[in-house]
Amino acid sequence: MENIFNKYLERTELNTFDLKVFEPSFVPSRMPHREKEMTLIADNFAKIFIGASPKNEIIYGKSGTGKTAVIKFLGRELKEISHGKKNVEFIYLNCQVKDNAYSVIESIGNAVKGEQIPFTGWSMDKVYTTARNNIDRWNGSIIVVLDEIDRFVIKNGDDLLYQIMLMNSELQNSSITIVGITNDLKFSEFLDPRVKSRLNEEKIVFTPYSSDDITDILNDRLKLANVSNFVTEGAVRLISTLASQENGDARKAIELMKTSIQLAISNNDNTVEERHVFIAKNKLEYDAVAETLKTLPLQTKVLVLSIALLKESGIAQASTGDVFDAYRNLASSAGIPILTPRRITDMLSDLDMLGIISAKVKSMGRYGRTKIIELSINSSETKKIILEDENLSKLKNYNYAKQAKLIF
DNA sequence: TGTCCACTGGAAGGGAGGGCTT
DNA sequence: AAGCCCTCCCTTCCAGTGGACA
Repeated sequence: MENIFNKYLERTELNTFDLKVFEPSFVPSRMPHREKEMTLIADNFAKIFIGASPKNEIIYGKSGTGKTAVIKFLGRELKEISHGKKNVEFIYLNCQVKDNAYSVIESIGNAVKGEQIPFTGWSMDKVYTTARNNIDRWNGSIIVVLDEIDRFVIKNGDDLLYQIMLMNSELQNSSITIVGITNDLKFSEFLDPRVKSRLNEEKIVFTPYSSDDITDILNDRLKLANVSNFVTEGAVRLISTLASQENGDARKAIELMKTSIQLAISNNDNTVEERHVFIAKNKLEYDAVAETLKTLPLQTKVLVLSIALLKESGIAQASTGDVFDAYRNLASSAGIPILTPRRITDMLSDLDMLGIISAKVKSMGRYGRTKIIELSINSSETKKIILEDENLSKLKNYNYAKQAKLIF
């Protein structure tokens, strides 16, 4: 039998492809249509070299407008040019990963040489003091990038920003600059006036890319990946159009390009055409939802499942009460503890944020006030993915129709 | 016009699970 | 080993509320 890998090896042109330039972590050295923003930020950072400290900065812009890529690029350049000449640290933190004050201060304190701070266990006081002493002894300039800073502030308040600024004012030999990245234009409204005035930040807005901008970006990457001849113009145009319809998100466009190329390769097709793009788009959308569902905590899975069940039994728009009843039934059938309605309310808000459901508060007058909950994704696929969880094996043979009748 | 329903969402706190210090 | 401290997940308690209905 023919070796399954033969078809790949026979296609010698594939060996010259370099698809890693489509990875989200890839930072290009050329950023089309972001030259102006890049210069603004670079001018600010450059103050380090004349012994001044850069201003704090908040960068606004929708997702996929190049905020993170620009800042990472500048960070790389900054470290490279100051290497061996000046102590400069560039710390990039994503607040979804570093989502509490402890881990942010710990990361900053450990970025420079000094006493190692453990990732948990110490009191906040001790973490703060150790970090401050480390940084001051090190004698240099730190730029801390807090990506998705709005999420952090919503979750924990703005105390962290205050603490970092306080630390900066206590430093004798070093300085800390905060660069916040957010896609929420109203972000600074969340801040305490005390924090806001002290932050005294410079605002930079990244506007969404146009369809033509995205075409340029894609063509740039295609050249880098050495696949320009493999991708048709029509496919590039289609991806650009789709992306500009979705707030000019270049990240999504690049991901869609990668998936389209991979699809054409595995189909053994000679070029990437529009049809590949459409299939790739569906695949990406499905994968994203599936991944989110799979990583939900068990209780939340049961909650989503109960909403899917309601939808399948004809209740596409359910009240919180309906959902709670359905959830209670499912949870007891699954043999897991039943949580309180208050906890369910919070979980519903989280699911709303994730885009899995939409929940709108509605008053029914005499009949109270509730949230109208609607599943935003396909119910049968949702069911399938959630039931893959081994902890819910008892629900595999669950009689949905019977249960639905019981509830109503 | 006031009532009252079915919630919403804030506040406080408990306890488990992680880890450190002494 | 005992004593802290942190976060996460959850409960308990409760004041607040938009609007249909009497």
